[in-house]
Amino acid sequence: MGVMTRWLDPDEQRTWRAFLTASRALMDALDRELQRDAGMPHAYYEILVRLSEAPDRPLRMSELAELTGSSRSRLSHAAARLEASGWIRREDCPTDRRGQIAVLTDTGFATLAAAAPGHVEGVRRHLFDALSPAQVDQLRRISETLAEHLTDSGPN
Amino acid sequence: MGVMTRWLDPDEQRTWRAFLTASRALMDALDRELQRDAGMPHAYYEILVRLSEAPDRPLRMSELAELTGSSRSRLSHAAARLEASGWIRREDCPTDRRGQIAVLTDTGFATLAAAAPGHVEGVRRHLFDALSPAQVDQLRRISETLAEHLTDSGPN
DNA sequence: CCGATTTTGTTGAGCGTTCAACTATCGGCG
DNA sequence: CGCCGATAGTTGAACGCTCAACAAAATCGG
Repeated sequence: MGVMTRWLDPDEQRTWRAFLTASRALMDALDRELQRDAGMPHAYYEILVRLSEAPDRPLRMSELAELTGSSRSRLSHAAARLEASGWIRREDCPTDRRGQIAVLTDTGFATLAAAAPGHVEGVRRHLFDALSPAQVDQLRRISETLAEHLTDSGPN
Repeated sequence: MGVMTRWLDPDEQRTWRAFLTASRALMDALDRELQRDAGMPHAYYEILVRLSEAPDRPLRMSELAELTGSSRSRLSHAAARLEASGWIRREDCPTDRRGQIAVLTDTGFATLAAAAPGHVEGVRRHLFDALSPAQVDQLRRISETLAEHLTDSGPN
């Protein structure tokens, strides 16, 4: 306390607000499209994607939570709902009796396959189409830097 | 239909995932900090900020919704809660009997003033400290481009 | 080997957002 | 004027997320 706050200068203000506006609008748009076309929020789509990418090696709940950047609680609730929809299955982990393993069902895979083209199209339209190749590269570097920075001094 | 999906190439994949991870982590961190330190989500903080910036000219609900990038419904619910907390007041608009005007209360202003330094510090720590000045500039341009692009073909 | 600690995953309550439906008012056009 | 479509804002239900509390199993330390 007593330490003077270093307020944002006008440029930083502008950057911060633009980032807020853009990322919120982007996420909202994708979420809305995915909800409309596939009946699931973006977070659930991501879970299915991760599961589809590890078809042989089944994923532990924790691992899946880490991959999707969600809390255990969030994933647990999500898994319950995804299981109720018949898109995933949960099995006991053979090597750790506390563990649960998530598996994509055939129905889940089919649903994902049906949703993917439209979603990718959305990402392209809303993000990549608007940026120059150089900007895409810049965005990648910035995002990777931020992600690293945030996971270091991260969730606390 | 019948049109081949243009999937993301590996670079785009990487960019998209990094962006997802970073922006989610950033928002989650700021939201958590603001909830902990000021007892409000980031969305509500933004509403108070916008109100504090128009101390004389009171803001219509719609205008406020536009400024904060939220739906009318969202703002309406938020306003109800902010009013219950005693941070804002809603008054009838003199020129349009459908309209409502949102006003920041003294308590609301005090709460905002108390929350601001910590929040700004968070934005600095999590975002600006991690990036070079050049990257901040790039991020501004990218975000402004995206924001414009999204609000054009936008909410549909 | 046993107790303490940590890790894994789930649960329920509370909250914020979405979506669709609804009321009330405004603005324009015949 | 009187009607009709647009606009402003609210409401309630459904849903997803957060947080804290919890149960069960693994791991650590003596």
